[in-house]
Amino acid sequence: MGATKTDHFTDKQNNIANMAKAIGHPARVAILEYLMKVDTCICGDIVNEIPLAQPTISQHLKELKNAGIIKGNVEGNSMCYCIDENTIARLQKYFATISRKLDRKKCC
Amino acid sequence: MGATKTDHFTDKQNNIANMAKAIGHPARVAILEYLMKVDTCICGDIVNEIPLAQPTISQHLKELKNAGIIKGNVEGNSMCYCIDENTIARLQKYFATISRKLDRKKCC
DNA sequence: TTTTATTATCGTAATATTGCAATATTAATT
DNA sequence: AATTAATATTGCAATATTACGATAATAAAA
Repeated sequence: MGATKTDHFTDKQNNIANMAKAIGHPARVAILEYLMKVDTCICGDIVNEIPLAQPTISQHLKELKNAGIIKGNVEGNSMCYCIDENTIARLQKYFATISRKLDRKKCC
Repeated sequence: MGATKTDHFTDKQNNIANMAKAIGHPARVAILEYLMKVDTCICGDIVNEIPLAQPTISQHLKELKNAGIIKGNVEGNSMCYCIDENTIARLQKYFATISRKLDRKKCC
């Protein structure tokens, strides 16, 4: 035990969970907000912005990328990361749909 | 090590992360979608709907409740859980804000 | 009051995540 | 080619999560 039983759930459910999980860490939220703040697609100065060691940040970036939250482009010897708008839009729509459906119901 | 360094981040960042983390598991997404589907606030038949043991589901419900995603009301000897619209609305707005800001930028 | 139904908690094993130092990799620069 | 700069990977220790059996707690029903 200890491992998530992903096979019991639909692909869509697993996908939503994966995206949410990636955002489910304050460092990754901070990365997301930094990428949103800077006007240009930013590279390694995320390390200077966030008080965690470089390997830790690299790992967080990897998880965000694996979940499709951000994209990464090689730019010379540095990396250019940026938010994937499509994924954010998908999450936004998901929660919008829930909100809409809840409006029609009386809750406890 | 191993513990998340929440003190390095803002309350808002930690809060967004906590909500996202709660949704970051397929069983909890399935619970959310079930609560959304049934017309009335549903109680213990979540256990019949989701292929996990009762204590596991109770634990997942607790996490969703702690993160403010769902609310729970005692209804006799059973529990009435339902989605907290405010929390969902907050998440929806968060992603909508990101989407809006990204629109004005050229990305990699 | 005993039984039954419903949900929560405890204890525990298996696995995953977080964080970092050390090191590797890669490409530009000298 | 050697150096430098930027990022990724490896290995590992600390901690957290997931899942469930056993059991407790609570309230309705018999």
